[in-house]
Parts: sequence; C-alpha cells; structure tokens
Amino acid sequence: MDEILPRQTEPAPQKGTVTQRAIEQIKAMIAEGRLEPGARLPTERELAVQLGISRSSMREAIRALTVLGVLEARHGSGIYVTQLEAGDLLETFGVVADLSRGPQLVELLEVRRILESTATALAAARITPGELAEVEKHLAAMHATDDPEEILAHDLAFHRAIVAAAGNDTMAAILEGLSSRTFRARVWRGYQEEGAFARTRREHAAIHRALVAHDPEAARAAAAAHVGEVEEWLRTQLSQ
Amino acid sequence: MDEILPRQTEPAPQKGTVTQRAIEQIKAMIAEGRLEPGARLPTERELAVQLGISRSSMREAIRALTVLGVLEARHGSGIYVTQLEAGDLLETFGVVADLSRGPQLVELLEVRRILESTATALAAARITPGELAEVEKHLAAMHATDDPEEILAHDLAFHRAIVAAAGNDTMAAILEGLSSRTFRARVWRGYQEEGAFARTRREHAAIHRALVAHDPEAARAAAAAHVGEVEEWLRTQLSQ
DNA sequence: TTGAGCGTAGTGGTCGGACCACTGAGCTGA
DNA sequence: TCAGCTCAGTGGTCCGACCACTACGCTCAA
Repeated sequence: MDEILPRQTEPAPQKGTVTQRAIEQIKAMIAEGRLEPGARLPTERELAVQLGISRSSMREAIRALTVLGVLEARHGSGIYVTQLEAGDLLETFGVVADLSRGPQLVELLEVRRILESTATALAAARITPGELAEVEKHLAAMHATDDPEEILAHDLAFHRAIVAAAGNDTMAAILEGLSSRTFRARVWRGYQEEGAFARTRREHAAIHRALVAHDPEAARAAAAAHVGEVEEWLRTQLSQ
Repeated sequence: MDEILPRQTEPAPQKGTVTQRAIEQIKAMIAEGRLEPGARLPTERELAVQLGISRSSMREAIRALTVLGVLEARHGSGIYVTQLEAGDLLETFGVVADLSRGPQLVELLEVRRILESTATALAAARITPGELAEVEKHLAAMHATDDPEEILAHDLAFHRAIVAAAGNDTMAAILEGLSSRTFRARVWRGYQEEGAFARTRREHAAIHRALVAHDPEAARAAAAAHVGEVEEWLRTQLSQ
C-alpha cells in the first residue's frame, strides 16, 4: 500500500471540520499533479483510511468536489478526476444566475454584455464558413416558428454558436452559465412580452451582418446593444 | 408540522441519486422564494424526514450547497441560507483558477483582461477621492518594500481597490476568483523573476494616472496592456 | 477457437443509529 | 441585577450493514 498522505510535523492541524480538511487535501493532490485529469482515485473506503477519517465524512468531501466539477463518481466503477476543462469546472456558474435576483441580475447582465460583445467581436474576425452556417441555421429557425420555447432555444443556440467561434472555451463556459436556461427564461419572458420580438430580430440581423462582413467593431457594438437593451429594460423594471 | 414537500402526482420520479434530488429540491425552495436569504432551515433530521431520505444523504446535499456558497452551517445552531450575494456564490470561482493549467490559464487571463480593463475604465469615471487614496496607499506600499510576498499582496489590493470603485460587485467577485492568491502566485512568480518589476511599476503608474485624470479610455488601455503583458509572457512560456 | 452468457468480487449509494462538540436560552444564586 | 451554570437541541463524526451497479473473468455451447 502506498502512502499518499504528506508527512506532518504536527499530528493535529485541527482547522475546520475533517470534511473540509479532506476537500482541501484532495484538491491539493490534484493541484500538485499527484492526480492527473481522468485518473481514478482509491476507493472511498481506502481514501477514508488514508486520511484518517470515516467513510461518511469522506463521502461528503467527495460529494462536494463532485458538484464543483472536480471529481466524477461512477456507480460500481470508481471515482475519477474530471478532465478539469472549462466546461467541467464552470458548470456550477449557472447556480449563480439561477439564485440571483434584483440588482444582482443587472450586474450579471452587465458582465454578460462585456464578455459577449468581446466574444462576438472575436468571432467576427475568426469565424469560418461552416461556423457561420451554424449561426444562420438557428437565426432562420428562430424566425420560422412562433413558439416562445422554441424561439428561446434557438436564441440560446444562436449566441452559443457565435461565442464558440470566438475560440475561448473558458469564456464560452462562463457565458453559458450567464445564459442558463432558467435565467433567460426568467428575464426574457417579461422582456419579450412587451413586443420586443421585432427589435430582437433587428438586433440579431445586425450581429449577423457584422459576422458576414468580418467586422469586429460592428459586431462588438451590435452585441453590446443587444444585451444592453435587455439590461436597460430590466433596470427600469426594478426601479419601478 | 408543516408540509414543505410539493405535491407529487408521481410517487417516484427516480432520476439521479437521492442526494442529487435533495440538492435540487432545496435549490428550488430558495429559487421559488420559499426560503429567504438569511433564513434558517429545519434541522438536518427534520429535512431528511420531509424529503424521505436518510440523514446521511441529506448531510451530503447540505454539504454540497455549503461549498457552493448557498447554505451556511453553524455548529450547534442550525443551517442558514446565505445572503446569496455575489461574494457568497462566486467564492468557488477560485477553484477554477487553482486547478486550471496550460492553455486554460491563458484563456483565464484573457477573460481577466477583458473584465479588468472595463472595470478600470468604469472606475476612472466614477472613483471618489477616498477610493483613490486607498488605491494610492497600496501603490506606495508596493514600492516601499522588496519582499515578494508583500509586493504581491499590495498588487492584489491595488487592483481590488480599483475594481471595487467600478461599482459592480458581481464583476468584482469574478475578478477576485481570477486573481486568487494561488493563481497569481503561480503565474506572477515566474513573470517577476524575469525582472519585470520595473515594467509592472510603469504600468501601474499609467493606470494610476488615468484614474487621477478620470480618463476611462486611457484607463482601459493601461489595464488591458498590463494584463496583456503577463498573458503574452505566459503564452510564450507554454509554446516553448 | 470463439463468443455469448452468466456468475461474482468490488465499487459507489443508501440507510439507521450512536455518540461527540458546540450553541444558546433559560435558570440559579450571590 | 447579572454573572455563571445547566441543559436541551443542533450540527459533526463515526460505525456497520445492506443495496445497486459495474467490470471482469469464467463457463460452455457453437
């Protein structure tokens, strides 16, 4: 049996709960490279013995790291380190958008406006014909139906395709969280109920034109205006 | 005893683990407003009974929501919903920076460059004399010592004070995660070892000048260049 | 030889109960 | 009046048992 525990001069650091300590130790193992992405951890029972805690506490630590997207537990198989890619680690970002309210929603939209306008500008400079076709597919599908649910889905996919073309997966993962389904459903619903469909259509068309022209500055302005419109609407809603 | 459980037409939805289901149900209670920020939850034992699961599983669910910054457990007192502010929910963002590596670090720096340059521009337009004094305090302290640790601490505080002046707490919380202590220690160390102190000093001075002049565009450019320098250095490091 | 099917050991998932450590409110008594 | 104590209640930890599922190897017929 290999000893994974680091040597301790002090036998009892005793800071925080044992579970919290276990979380930190596993995180440290990964950060220090002792556990590579995709690697399989020892069993829960073994890990508990190695860190000197009960299996219950170890399970809580593992569960915590699981929701953070660091570990992945496969029933009957074992516990594995995720690939630690942007998508894995930023999945929890959606929780923020889901539980924020009031002024915080405006702040989130402001962050989204900043990131999405830049991402759209980057996309305008780099987008390939294939990626552009994907964008146009969702743009067309959005106009071909009047089912709000379907429109929302294609609206999401439209922006997602653009952001993907920007080439920064981390930024894409953050924007994915900021545009989580429940978040957009909450804000967009009220916005669109005020007959903003036509305006949204015009703004999407402007973004599309900028992409076709490979004009980053126009794309940035169009995307910023698009998000800014919603942002402003939400701001007035809250001040009433 | 009040019944908190929603009425279920189907007695057994049975998707995912019971713990995962418990996490979703508690999140839903908060999202729907049945649990206000700061509210005290029923005891672990009570919650377990209400959701029809064991206390062990319920504890795992609570632990998960605790690390996400949604709940807060106080030993001997009870479990409470946090204030759900940006700082609470985005604390986990630091984990991303801590566990990312290679190309992903460059992507994170790119996101930071975008957000921080905008934040600095906003700060230039809004900063008050008091806030400016705070910025200058750390700028001076950074030059008054040659202890790398202390320099790094004041460097962090310098940027934190500027971002705080921008007035968007959500953006500040994200940037806080992107500049987490371990992250900067990892990247900055190698950067500064190449004698970049003088350059860093010039760049900080440029940012400061733009703040004093209340010139947003100059501030944006200076901050973007500042982060961009490190970004470019890291990029070349990785390509070797 | 080969491959489909069947065990089976081992893994994470769940449960129940016991006890410990800490908090906070109420009681006691100077 | 209030400092100090008491104690019921709460989260923290541990244990042991069993269930659900997976992966691998074995068997046996084609």
